[in-house]
Amino acid sequence: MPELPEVQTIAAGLNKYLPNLQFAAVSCDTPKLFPNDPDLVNMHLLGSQVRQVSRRGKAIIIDLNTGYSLVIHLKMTGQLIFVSPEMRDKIPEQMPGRFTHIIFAFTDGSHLYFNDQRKFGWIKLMPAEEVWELKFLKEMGPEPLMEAFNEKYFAEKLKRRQMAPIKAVILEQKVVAGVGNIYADESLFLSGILPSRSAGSLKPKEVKALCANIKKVLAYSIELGGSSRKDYVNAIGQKGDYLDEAYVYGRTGQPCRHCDSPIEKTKVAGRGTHFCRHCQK
DNA sequence: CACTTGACCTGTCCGC
DNA sequence: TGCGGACAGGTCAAGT
Repeated sequence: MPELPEVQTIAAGLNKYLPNLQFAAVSCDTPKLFPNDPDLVNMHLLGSQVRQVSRRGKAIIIDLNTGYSLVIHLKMTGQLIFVSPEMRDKIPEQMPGRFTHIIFAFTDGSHLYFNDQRKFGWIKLMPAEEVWELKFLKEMGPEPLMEAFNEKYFAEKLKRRQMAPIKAVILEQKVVAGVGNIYADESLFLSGILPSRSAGSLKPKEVKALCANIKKVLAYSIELGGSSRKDYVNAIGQKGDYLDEAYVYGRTGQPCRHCDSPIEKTKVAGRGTHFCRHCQK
C-alpha cells in the first residue's frame, strides 16, 4: 500500500494523537506480524507512554518513554488506524475489521488498529538505540525531500547501476528512500524518460530532471494526502487524493495529460509499469 | 558485484 | 453465475 507520501501522512496523523497516551494492552492473532517476546512487551511496552511518531523511508517509528521503540513496516496492504472514543461513531469503517490483526489499547479508552490483508507487514519492539542498527534502516538511502538527495549523489549512484532499468534503480531503497511503484512511474513520466531505459543511458540533464521530479511528485502527493488505490487510508481512516491527479499510474488506455496518446502498461523490474510512448523517450 | 526471479499471503478482478 | 489465472502500492533470499 504505502509509499513515502502515504507513510508520511500516517506518521503525521499518529503524531497528532498518540503522544502521551499510555499503552494498556496489546493483542495479536498472527504472531509473525508482531514477533516480540511477551516478557519484553510486558516490561517495555505495557504501561509506557508514547513520546513521538516519526518516519524514515517507508518505516514508521513510535518512540516510547521506556527507551524502547516500535518499528512498523506496512509493506503492501498494512494500515494503522487510530480510534478514540469520541471518534468511534465517525470513522468510515467498523474497527476492528475483517483484516485487523493487532490491537493496541490505551488507558484513555482509545485504540490503534493494525490491519493487513496480505500479512506482509510487521511491528517490532526494540531498544531505541538498536533501531538504527536494523539492516534495512542502516543501508537506506537519503530521504528524497532532503538536500542529501541531489543530482551529484544520484549521478554517482547511477554509475554503479549501468545495466538495470532506471525504474528498478529508483525503486531501490538503498538508492533513495521511499519511492515505490506509483511515484516511480509518475516521476519518470514527468522527466520524459521511459521506465525501461537502462540507468547508464541517462544523460546528465535527464538525471537532473529525474532527481527534481522525484522530489516534486512526492511533495505534491504529501499535500494531497497520498494515493489511495484500494487499501490506503490515513491514521484516521481517510483516503488520499493523489491518484485523481496522477499522470500515468492507473490510467492505462486513458489519454496522456500532455499529448492525448493512450497511456500504456507493461512490466518493468517485475512491476506493473505505466508510461506514455509519445512523451517518454 | 550486478541483476533477475520467486516467495511471502490473500483478495479481487478479468476473461471465458 | 462460476472458475482459473493474473495481478496488487514492498522487500528479501536465492539464483544466474
